[in-house]
Amino acid sequence: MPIPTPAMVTTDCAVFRVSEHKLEVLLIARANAPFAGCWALPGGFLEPDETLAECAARELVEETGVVPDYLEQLASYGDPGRDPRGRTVTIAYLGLKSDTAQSLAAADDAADARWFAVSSLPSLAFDHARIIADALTRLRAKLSYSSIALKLLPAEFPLSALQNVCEAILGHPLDKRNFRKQILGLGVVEDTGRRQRLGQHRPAMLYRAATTRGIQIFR
Amino acid sequence: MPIPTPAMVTTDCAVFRVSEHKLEVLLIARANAPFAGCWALPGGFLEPDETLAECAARELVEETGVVPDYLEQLASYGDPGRDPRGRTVTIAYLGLKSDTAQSLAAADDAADARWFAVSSLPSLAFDHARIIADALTRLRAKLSYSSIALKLLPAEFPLSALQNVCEAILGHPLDKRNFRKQILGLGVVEDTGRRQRLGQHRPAMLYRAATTRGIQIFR
DNA sequence: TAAAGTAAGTGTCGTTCAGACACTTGCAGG
DNA sequence: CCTGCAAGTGTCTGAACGACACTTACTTTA
Repeated sequence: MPIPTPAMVTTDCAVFRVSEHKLEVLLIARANAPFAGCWALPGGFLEPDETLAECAARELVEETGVVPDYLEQLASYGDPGRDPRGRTVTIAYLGLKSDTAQSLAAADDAADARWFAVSSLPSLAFDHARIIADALTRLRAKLSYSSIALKLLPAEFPLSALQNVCEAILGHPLDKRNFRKQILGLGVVEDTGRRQRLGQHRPAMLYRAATTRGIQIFR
Repeated sequence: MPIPTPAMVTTDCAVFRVSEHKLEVLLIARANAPFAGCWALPGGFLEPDETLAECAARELVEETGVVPDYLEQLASYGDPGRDPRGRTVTIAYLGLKSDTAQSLAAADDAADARWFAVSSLPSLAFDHARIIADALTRLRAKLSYSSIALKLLPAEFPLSALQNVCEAILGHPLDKRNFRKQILGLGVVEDTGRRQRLGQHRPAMLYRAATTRGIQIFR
């Protein structure tokens, strides 16, 4: 048996949020080589005693201060030459952050951390543009057969907010009546009995996820 | 920046075929420690200048002689302690082999290679039982929104063979008329104009995939 | 206190898709 | 020519999907 070549294992997180009707992804400005100063997904090297998911969550918090509301494994990327430092394999995660104001704290390996609209991304380090594209494909697909969109909302929300999130992810408007009919028919949200008074118009009924913890898959 | 800990990166393949109405997965008997003599997925260490997919295909051929007709990345598994030799991360692949008789050639790191019905698997090395379960979930899901089932069939096949494949994967019978109506409506297969005479009954029309190369995704 | 502005909320109809269901056709072997 | 066997074919019913417009409840301003 030949001696196996070790590789460096990293994780990267593509964390999305919806802010003001736009889908955004969280990026850091790299402090160190390679790609110093370049924008990249938050991520870093796997440590000895953590799982892959723990690594992804840890690096994300260290570099951005953002604690994700949802995290799932996306895919792995390990083409030779993807990292000028040597052979690396990254396990990419798809993360979601609910839309509540939160400050960003760039730290560690990051010089800066910012949310970028996915419709106007800067050029990115490594193969991170590809990873974001794959994450978007996954997110859009999963929207139609799971309750994943709820992870982009606070605990209680009006149905119009859920519709906004879906529209921002899909990139096109949805019919309000059909949307409500469908969502309520699925039973993934339940009425809180409370209303939200906000602005100079009719108050909206607040809903919550029918099941806390995790997401539901339909079909 | 702390010095990153290297890990060993491996790939493993869960390759399925349908044989005599049963869904089977390809396993090897491990020749070496750890888990020597135990059944496991074919796989091995990543080499310096190959992609992850190349590694998966290479190890599969080396250990079993099987050349897959389809290979896609499934997921990565890297819990600390999953391998007694030290920290390893494995990138698992889902493979399919079309149902044409082919000899198995155990070699390399494998003492033996055999197809096992997924309904009666032996106990497995590492976390490979989990990987197979995840691969099955993916395969069953993908059956309903892609043309993946065609990769389990030879180039030309009667519709009844396609139905058999789907039934074997799903584990329950399908209605013949509804099945044909749906498949033909999708346009993923086309008539070859030829018939297959086989046994003492009416010859079946042969079909082929409408697109060679890759699989089609619907919806 | 009335009018204007704004987002919330609500129902029907036509089309399409999914699922249940049984008989006829074409060939081989006896 | 009769039997056995898999191939092949159509209809109907209920459910889901998509198009489509007005009323309600509240705030602000005149």
